[in-house]
Amino acid sequence: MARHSDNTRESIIDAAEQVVIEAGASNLTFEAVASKAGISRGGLLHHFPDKASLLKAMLDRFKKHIDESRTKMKMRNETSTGPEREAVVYVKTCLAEDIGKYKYVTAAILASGAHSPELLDTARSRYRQTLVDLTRDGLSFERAAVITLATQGLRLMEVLSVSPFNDGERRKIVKELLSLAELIQ
Amino acid sequence: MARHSDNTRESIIDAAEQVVIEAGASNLTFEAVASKAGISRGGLLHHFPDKASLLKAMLDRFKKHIDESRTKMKMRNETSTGPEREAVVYVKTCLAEDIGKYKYVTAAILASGAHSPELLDTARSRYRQTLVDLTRDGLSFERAAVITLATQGLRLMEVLSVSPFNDGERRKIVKELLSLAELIQ
DNA sequence: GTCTATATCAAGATAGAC
DNA sequence: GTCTATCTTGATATAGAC
Repeated sequence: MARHSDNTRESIIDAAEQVVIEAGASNLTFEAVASKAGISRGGLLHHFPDKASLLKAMLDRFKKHIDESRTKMKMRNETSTGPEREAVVYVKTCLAEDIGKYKYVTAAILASGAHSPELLDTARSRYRQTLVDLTRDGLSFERAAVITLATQGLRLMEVLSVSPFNDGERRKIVKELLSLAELIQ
Repeated sequence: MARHSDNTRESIIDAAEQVVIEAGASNLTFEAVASKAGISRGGLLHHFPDKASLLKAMLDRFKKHIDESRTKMKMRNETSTGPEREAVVYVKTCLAEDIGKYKYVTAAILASGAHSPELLDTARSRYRQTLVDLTRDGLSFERAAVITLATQGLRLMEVLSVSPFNDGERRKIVKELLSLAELIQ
């Protein structure tokens, strides 16, 4: 169903993610992306006429991935017996160990946040919606806020490469957040 | 006791903070800082030969401010009756409402993190030390981690302008974190 | 210690050929 | 839809006069 141009678009986004992973968010340039994608700058600019449009495409694909992960996780859990809270799904999808490359996408968005602040507006409203979902699911505002803040805190620290935690400590933290999510206070 | 050159240095750092506050981290350029400080680029470069040295000076002054705030707060609390935990001091100093301009210093450091990754090493080790201090003070690792992660999460979201909380909600959150800090689990 | 002038470089973006 | 070539801008950094 995908037209050829869609494939090119996707492969450009793949290349952009690769650049950020390998060279860092500050090296996400048209030159680097075009080179990685095997096309010229001119060809790249036909698909993404400016940098904001490329960043937006990267962010959109990231959001799509997260939303699909949540949908899948909720569907799996509808057949299980235990209560599966919104907060559990939230923590699990945000801190999934296979989130890999998307970590760097976030870094790229943040690094250019000053140039394209409208991209951050989306993040803010999605976060607000998360709080609504969690409190509607039975958590107090304070509990929901602490869980989501700690989750985003760990995610941001990892994105910014300032997390001091090793794998074992990280697992302990995720476990603690999940137990906070499962207990109705 | 301060030589004249020290005063110039300080006034340049003042100017750099002002630039970030007024124009954003991505506009922290030599041109803008020199202009704000009322000197030429050449004069500025005599004191800070490259951008990393300016960023380091900004970060050092921020760390000094935080350390002094904590020392003062601990001294005040030595005469009070209630237990004053490390974690309480940590939350209060990190989320103090008068942290004002230093919020933007953090944004500047993060925005140029890719250019000067060694600045982030300092942040990571300071964070690690905080965890040691908190657990030595009686908190479990999990509790200490959740408190510091939520604290840094809120701080980072505010620095990156993606926090969705209003003042009242923020106060509720700080209160919740302080109560988590005061209870030994 | 501060200045002007300039070198250097890389980025985003445009124009037009194929 | 992809290419080459070029424009413009803005940033770091250097050199040397005052």
